[in-house]
Amino acid sequence: MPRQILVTAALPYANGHIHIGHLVEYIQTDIWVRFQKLRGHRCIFVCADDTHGTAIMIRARREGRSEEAVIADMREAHMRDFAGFQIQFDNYGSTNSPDNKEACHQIWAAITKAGLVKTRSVEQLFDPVAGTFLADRFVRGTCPRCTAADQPGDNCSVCGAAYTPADLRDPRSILSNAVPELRSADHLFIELEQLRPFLEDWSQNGGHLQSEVARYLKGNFLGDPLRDWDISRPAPYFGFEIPDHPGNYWYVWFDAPIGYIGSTREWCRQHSEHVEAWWGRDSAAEIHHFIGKDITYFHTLFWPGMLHTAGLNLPSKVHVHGFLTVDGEKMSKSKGTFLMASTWLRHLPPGALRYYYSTKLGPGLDDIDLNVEEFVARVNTDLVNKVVNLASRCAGFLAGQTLADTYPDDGGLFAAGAARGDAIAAFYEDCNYNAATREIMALADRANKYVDDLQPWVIRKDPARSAELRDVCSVTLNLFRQIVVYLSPVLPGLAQQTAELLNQPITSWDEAARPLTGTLVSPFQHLMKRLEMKQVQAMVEESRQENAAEQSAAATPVAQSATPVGPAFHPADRWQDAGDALKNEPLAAECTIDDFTKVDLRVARVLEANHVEGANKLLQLTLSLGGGEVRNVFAGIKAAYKPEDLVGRLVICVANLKPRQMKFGLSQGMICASGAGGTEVFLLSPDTGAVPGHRVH
RNA sequence: GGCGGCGUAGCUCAGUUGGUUAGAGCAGCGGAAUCAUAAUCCGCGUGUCGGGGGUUCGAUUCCCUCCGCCGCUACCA
Repeated sequence: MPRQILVTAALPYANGHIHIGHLVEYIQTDIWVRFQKLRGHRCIFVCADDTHGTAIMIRARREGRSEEAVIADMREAHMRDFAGFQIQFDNYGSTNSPDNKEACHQIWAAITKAGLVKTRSVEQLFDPVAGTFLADRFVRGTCPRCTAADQPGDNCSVCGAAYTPADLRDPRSILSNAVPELRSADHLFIELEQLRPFLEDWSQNGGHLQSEVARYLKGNFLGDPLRDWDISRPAPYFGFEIPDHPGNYWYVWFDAPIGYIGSTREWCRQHSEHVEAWWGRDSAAEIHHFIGKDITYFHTLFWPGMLHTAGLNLPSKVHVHGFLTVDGEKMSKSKGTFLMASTWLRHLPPGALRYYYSTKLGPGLDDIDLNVEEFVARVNTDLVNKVVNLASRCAGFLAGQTLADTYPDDGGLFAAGAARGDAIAAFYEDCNYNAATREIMALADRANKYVDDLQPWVIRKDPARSAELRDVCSVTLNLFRQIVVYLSPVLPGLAQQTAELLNQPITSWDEAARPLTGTLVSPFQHLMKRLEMKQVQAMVEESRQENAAEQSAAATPVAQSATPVGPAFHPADRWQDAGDALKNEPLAAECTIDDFTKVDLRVARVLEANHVEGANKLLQLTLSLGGGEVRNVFAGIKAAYKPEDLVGRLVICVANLKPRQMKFGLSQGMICASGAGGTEVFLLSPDTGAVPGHRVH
């Protein structure tokens, strides 16, 4: 009995490009959808750009164009990136669409009618120049507790104090640099607490949520009265105006999930279907949302609450996944691991990432790690060495001929593989791709062993055994194809190439249980190239440079392009320091005190300084940390300092740096200096009183 | 501070509804093979299942506690 399944992935925000962290979700979801379709179910996959909110409004102002122009460009970029990674949506809409607006109106009417909406006055900082209320992150000022300057509006990054933007001393709007005013405005709230009985039941029963998620809600939200949800913003705001409250707009998180319905409506119009067949309360459709754990709250409390109140179909399951780390760390712009989808596609094939993610993804919300060395090894070993190798080993012997007319005796191998089909399908269904790929690779191992045992390369030498050769190759190619059927949700490209090789498309999961006979075998072409570490390194390097360029561009303050309004005098103006140095070398990513502590900086005295024979830039220094502890250091300061001027002076050195073998000898540290290099090098010195061995804190 | 999660072989992770010798892949070592994109096949793991305590005939699996790591949260979530 075919199921009717509506699948969604979270709507990417129109303020940024798709990166490999986003792709965890889109790949996970796309695989699930392709799997369902392959199984013969009726399944549609809808998504859309999330387009509303303050951030888009600000961006449009900064770029001096309309919000519509900003989101149109980004939508195009998103769709291009998704297509590049073989993410196949049935419809890709926008939350800023007539269909979505209509859906918002419909749900709003129901929520209002149910008596869930109330009005309350909210005090908030207002930017009189930009003419807009300011979300916390758009205000900066001096921390009221520790007086650190230029802190964000919600908490202090120096002392950790939490406060409201109104508590800041000397607050500034980052939009216009104006001094914000405290103003009040009426906001609309949804009284979620009224839905408590429903939410407790829905979230805890019926298996709609992973057990961790159900527990999380129970412990974090359902234990206390549910807070009212502020869902309106006063003008100006880029979004939909609330029909019965002119001058107020729905908060972006109100209309974003409704975008799932809006996108479905679009699809329905294009396919002459009724949206009620999917979202109506009596619909037989299952609804599956795939989201990241950061937006669990919206999808497991607000969203079902809204649907319930509006009398619509509820999610069958919300699949929550974890975040992506790269080499065990958060993706980092400065390290180049904050990889954009488009950057990836310039260097590496999409299938490699799809497959690697599959080997890491399980049904839980654990973060997954992209370890680049493992990535290269895994993809090469599994896909090239094992799977594709099967075709590569045998297709050549049979090119231009046909597969055996009846499937030969293979000792039960194909049947055994077919028998694993249900188990593999269950893993896919449960989003346990990691287990699915493991299972599939075991089939590839067995198939390779079959080839080793039967030795077609020996059989080929005897013309009398040509029928036997054809049988062995037919078996191997069928085992290969069976594996490809199982992998096809992950690797649609490989499925397509295999269809061309064996002249038979792969359209159904059941084909893994039916050996192919009698079809022509096309001349073999490589189905996949091995990855090289070089490619990954080049990609990371390009990404690092892109981000550095972007950051120095972004370092230009908003205030410069917005109307400059601010104090006539700023303390920094007294010295007239230009911003070039900072611009040329933007600030590195934030580090913790622990990171800083790892670097052991010490005061050292230069005992000796010498030219290095054959070196253009280096001086060789002998540093003393006191008490007879000396270090040999090569420093690139020859153009800026004469050796004789250095001897005797104090410098700051990195004393615990891993020694490095250089062309001219072993360098056991670095000395600290600022400047662009060349003749512009300025050594750091401690003030009078410091002695060699002092640690710099 | 609160809540949650994690800590299993060099690496990435399975697993155990408590029960005979705790698993896989990768890496490593030895051998075979040479059809195949330096790919394949066979053999090789004495790991305190983070430390300690408890419950039990028996715990890596349940409970408590400690250590370490991480995430979320700390009034517009």
